Amino acid sequence: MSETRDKIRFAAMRLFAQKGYGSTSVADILQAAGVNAGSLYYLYPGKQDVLLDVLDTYLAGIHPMLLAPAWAEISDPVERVFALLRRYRSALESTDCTYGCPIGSIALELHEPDPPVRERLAANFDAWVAAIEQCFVDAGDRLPSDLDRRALAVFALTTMEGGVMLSRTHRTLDDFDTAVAMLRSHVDLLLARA
Amino acid sequence: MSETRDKIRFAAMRLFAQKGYGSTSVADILQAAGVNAGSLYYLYPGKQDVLLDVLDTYLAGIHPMLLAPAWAEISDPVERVFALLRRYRSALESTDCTYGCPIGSIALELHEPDPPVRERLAANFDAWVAAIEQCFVDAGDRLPSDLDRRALAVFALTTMEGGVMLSRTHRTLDDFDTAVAMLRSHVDLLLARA
DNA sequence: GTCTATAACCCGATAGAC
DNA sequence: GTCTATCGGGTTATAGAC
Repeated sequence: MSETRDKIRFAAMRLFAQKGYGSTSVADILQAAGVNAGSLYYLYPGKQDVLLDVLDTYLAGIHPMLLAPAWAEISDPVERVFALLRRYRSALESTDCTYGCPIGSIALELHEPDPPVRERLAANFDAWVAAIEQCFVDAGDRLPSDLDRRALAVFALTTMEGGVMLSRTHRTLDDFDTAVAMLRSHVDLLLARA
Repeated sequence: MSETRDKIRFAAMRLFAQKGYGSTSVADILQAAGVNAGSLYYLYPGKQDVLLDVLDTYLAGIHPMLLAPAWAEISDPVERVFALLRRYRSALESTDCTYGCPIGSIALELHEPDPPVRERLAANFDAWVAAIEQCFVDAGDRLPSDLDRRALAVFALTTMEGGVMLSRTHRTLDDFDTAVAMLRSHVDLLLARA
């Protein structure tokens, strides 16, 4: 029965996003999942393996859970980029600028080498960048032909992550909105130049 | 004698930047500073107060320790922005992409309300943005007159912080360089448009 | 597979002599 | 102001019955 595994996974997902990995104790996960310690340690070697499972779940869910809802009613590839950024804005807004991007939070929390965790964080970032790169590729000749689409996608990610960081610190959406507006004006300049 | 206080402060500054606040124990600080527990708790109410002292030190040092060295041989205001970003690149480069911006690291580590800490993180970001805003103001009519100088400064900060996050995760300078190159091309477009 | 109880450890902080 | 020893509590993880 992997129902228990699901309960642990989703409880951990929520807690890591809310309080971070380090500040979440195994006891917190057990309580939130309504599961006992024996069950968790029967299913996972340890706490870090729960994190690995969570990161794998984010990666597997990036298309069905993140991109598909964000893009349901938007077909213009350039607008899809900003529709995705709006999802992060909504997350910030509905949590008083507390919750931003769960991957980014964990990425800066990591300080030890910790290769298996870093590898999965990188895979999540890579998948995000690849999806946005595809949007800019789909924009075709509306963008300058010599523009590096992947570089612009990386720029969109740094804008989002940096904006989340500042908005969480200031507890206002202002910085996030400012950063996205600047990205928008950059894209507009590129569209005009093509 | 505040020599002990200095030893603690600088040991903590280095450790928080290397391993983060949560992963640094008081014992780590004591060992690195060559100081005993009694002395630390005589000088500080607790561990968090050491962090507040460190953040105040960063804020006080932003001009003499960060901006002045970065700008010693550069007078062009726009080039000063990129000279500052180069400092962060050097920090990443000389630490195998482990150490980036200490303020940003702690900012995303914070998950509890923790008002006194957040307040100081915000003050550090604000001072950084104000200094860069001044560069763009000093650029005068080389930039479009209707350009929001502060917004562009926020954008520079999100670019740096986002770039540091990705470079630390991938353990390569590539993402940082890409993000800065995109910012550069945005600024170039603005300069051409003015 | 799930439960309870607990081991083994590290943490921040304190006490009290000097 | 500085030292050593230690307290009390929370941590991850395990043992062993069911």
